[in-house]
Amino acid sequence: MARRDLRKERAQQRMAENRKFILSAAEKVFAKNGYSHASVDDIAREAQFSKATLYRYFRSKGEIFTAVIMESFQEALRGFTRIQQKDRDTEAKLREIIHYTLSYYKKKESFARIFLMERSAVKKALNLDIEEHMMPTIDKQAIPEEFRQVITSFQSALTSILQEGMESGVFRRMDPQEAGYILGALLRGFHFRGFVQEITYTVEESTDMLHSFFMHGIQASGRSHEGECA
Amino acid sequence: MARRDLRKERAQQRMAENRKFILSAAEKVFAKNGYSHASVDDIAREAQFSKATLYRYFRSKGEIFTAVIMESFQEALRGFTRIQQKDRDTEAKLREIIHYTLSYYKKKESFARIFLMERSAVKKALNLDIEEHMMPTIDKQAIPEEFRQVITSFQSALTSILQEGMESGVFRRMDPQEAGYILGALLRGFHFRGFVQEITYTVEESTDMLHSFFMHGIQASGRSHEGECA
Amino acid sequence: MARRDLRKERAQQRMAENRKFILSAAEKVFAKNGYSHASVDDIAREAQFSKATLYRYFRSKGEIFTAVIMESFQEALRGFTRIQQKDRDTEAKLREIIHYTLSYYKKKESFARIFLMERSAVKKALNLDIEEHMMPTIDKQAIPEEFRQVITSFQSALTSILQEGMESGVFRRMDPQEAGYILGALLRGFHFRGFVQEITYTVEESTDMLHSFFMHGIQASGRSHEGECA
Amino acid sequence: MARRDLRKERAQQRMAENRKFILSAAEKVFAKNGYSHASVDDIAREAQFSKATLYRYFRSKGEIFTAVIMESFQEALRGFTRIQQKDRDTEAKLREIIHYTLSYYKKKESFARIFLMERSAVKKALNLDIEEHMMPTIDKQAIPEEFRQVITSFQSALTSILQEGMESGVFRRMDPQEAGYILGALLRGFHFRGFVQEITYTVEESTDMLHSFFMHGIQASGRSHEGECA
DNA sequence: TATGAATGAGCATTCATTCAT
DNA sequence: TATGAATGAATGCTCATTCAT
Repeated sequence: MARRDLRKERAQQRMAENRKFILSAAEKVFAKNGYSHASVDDIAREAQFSKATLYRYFRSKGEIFTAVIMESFQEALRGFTRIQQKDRDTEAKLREIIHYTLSYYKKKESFARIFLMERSAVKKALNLDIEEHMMPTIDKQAIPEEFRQVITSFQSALTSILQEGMESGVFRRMDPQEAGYILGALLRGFHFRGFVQEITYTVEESTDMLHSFFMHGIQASGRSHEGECA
Repeated sequence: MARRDLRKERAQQRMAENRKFILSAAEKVFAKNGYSHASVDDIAREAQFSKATLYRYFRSKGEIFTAVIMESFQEALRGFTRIQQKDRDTEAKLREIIHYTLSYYKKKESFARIFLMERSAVKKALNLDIEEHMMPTIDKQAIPEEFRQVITSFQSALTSILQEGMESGVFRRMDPQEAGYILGALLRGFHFRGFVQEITYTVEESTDMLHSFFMHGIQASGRSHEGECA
Repeated sequence: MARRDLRKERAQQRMAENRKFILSAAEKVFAKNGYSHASVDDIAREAQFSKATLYRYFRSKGEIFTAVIMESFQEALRGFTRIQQKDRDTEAKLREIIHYTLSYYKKKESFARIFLMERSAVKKALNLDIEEHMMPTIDKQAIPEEFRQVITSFQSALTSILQEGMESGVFRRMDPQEAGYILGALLRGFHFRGFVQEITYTVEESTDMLHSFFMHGIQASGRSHEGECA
Repeated sequence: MARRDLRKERAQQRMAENRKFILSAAEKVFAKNGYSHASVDDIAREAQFSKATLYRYFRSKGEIFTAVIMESFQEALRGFTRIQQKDRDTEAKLREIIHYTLSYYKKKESFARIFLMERSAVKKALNLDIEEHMMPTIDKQAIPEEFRQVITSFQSALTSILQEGMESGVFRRMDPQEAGYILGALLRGFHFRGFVQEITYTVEESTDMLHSFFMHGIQASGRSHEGECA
């Protein structure tokens, strides 16, 4: 029956919306308090749902967190891929990648920070491995693999741009993975400044600095690096 | 009375020792569990003191943490200064600084991570009511300011080496603060990889990569960078 | 130092008292609400301690329950043994055993009921076996064995009296274990009447009925049972 | 309109069926988990109905439980009456009653246990507000009274057999109610063993033991009991 | 001084029940 | 009628901190 279908559809639609809403509430709370200090109560309050309702949408606090991260990762990944596929010269793409990443970090601010940092708690939440915590009967399923995939996609997006540049002679020849690692480190390092740092650059400034610096470091010798002229 | 003084002195000595001992215990625990997941009970157990006793030496969990960090920072700062004052050529010093920092990060591993990251919890810990308290060996001054100082010292140590290099012509001329910032970012970024990262380099490898890369990026044009040859 | 010792002793004394007090509070609550419906909060309230304090004395709700039961069992066992060792004729001892058991059941009323009944929950609490519940990481230690011992002691106390009677010719010869089982069943059955039963006999009446009935059933044929005389 | 009636009838029929189905699902779940540990969700899942639907058929979890028990009791009662009305000698009937009861207990295992035992929870369930509700096939009368009736019927079935035996001289003369009470106790006691008991007899063995023992205890003196012969 | 004991506030999670469609 | 969604009230358990000795 069409009517039935429509109703169901609408219901599903609404659930999806609620889910999104809960996630965005959760993101706010996690961003503000970190993982361990964010209580499900807080999230529920922010989402204006009852705590019990959250548990209809997610099986645990950890799952909420996982979902928040995944959502955000995938968004970033989409951006990355979009840039990578553009029809522009490599250096411009590189610049865009840098700018995009820094903007993304800025947008997700403390949130990315949590992810990078509250190690044991997050690992536990993500079900990755165990270290010195108990974790008795948890299904070691699905999710971690998904994560690994996204991360890998990130890296390969980066690497492929760098490789492209090396092939076209814009970048000097070096292990592209190593180069990718260095670029990644620069990006991370630019954003995560510890909380006492007082110098602050805008995203634009940072992009310029980082890009210029990275270019000088990787520029092919033919294009004036290690200037063995005449 | 001299006898009285001696007794007092001995008592103070013992307190200072206990304090140190507690801090080293706390460092272990914080390193293993992160800030929020480390319980005062754990620390007390590790230090083989009663929980209540810890509260005689420190006013709160946050303060213990703060102290642990300060201790560690100062140690690092000493190392930095030592290197900076050595009588060697700038490039060697640079390399040493890089190596030292990466080693330090590695040694303090997750611990530095926490400090850099578990924002809300840590900030809360640091902004804690800091007034007078019984500890004789610690100046009753507000700690956060001290932190800022240490950080600043770090930066200026770095900057001064870079400046030295620029002046001696080893490095290309640029804003030394900017250069310091970039070096800092590289160092941070090299160490704090997300937890899904699979590539791992040893400290030696990292030092080489980082140093070489940084050099290529900053080398003075005369010394072959931006090869504007005759 | 004597002073130290005394202080310690007093402290231990007080802890033991508190423990007892908590247990008696717990017994009340368990008796009123059964195991699953008794909340640790209830017990804490009854004991006029904070919930957290209960957790200083016992590791879990289950452990509290276990302790309550053990305490009570051991008390009963002491009574049993006392009777068994009396220097009286077997029939009188039997009567006393019956009376004692019924009184004990009455005193521990609903409490024994819980123990006998709220199977899965209690089993879980006692750590016995698992049936269809999860129970992830629990140390399957100590306690169950202790229980088994007490139960066994009960049974052997009964059996030994019956055997004694058979040997002295007061009871007819039969498998003493079987006889013990039947007596046990009668005792249990007399007490656990379901909650709709309206007829109620006093302990004295019950003792008389049960004893007389059991005697008639077990009396040795020589002493007029199966009186095929002539 | 006849058509209307038919429709209504069919609807009622279907509701009655659903009701039965839900009850049998509930019985399974209660048997497995006990009363308090059985969740309405579990029952709904087992019955393949939505939780809300259950609440259209029953006003509460307690009412479901009540109904399950009633259903089961009435079934047992039918069995009892059937045996009682058979045209066989009293001793054979007695044996059958015993066997039937033990089998029934076994079949309803933990379920009967719950009913007999999980006091507070069950009592609460039974004293529940019982007023009018939509179920057409159940008399709107207070259920507890009904319970009492069923129990009474049980007892009178037993008593009447015993009385019959006394009159025919197979059993010794005694208060038939008392005798019934004792038999009941034996039956209950035989089935509801504490959970630590290790000896287990089959239904057949139990029947033999119990019957033989009960007979020896109640047999009329003429038929060799209390054999004070000439 | 050192500590064992005590606790208030909190936390993740569950569940019987209601409600809107 | 049937149901998916929503929730208030609990529940077992933990932990930073205080207090009495």
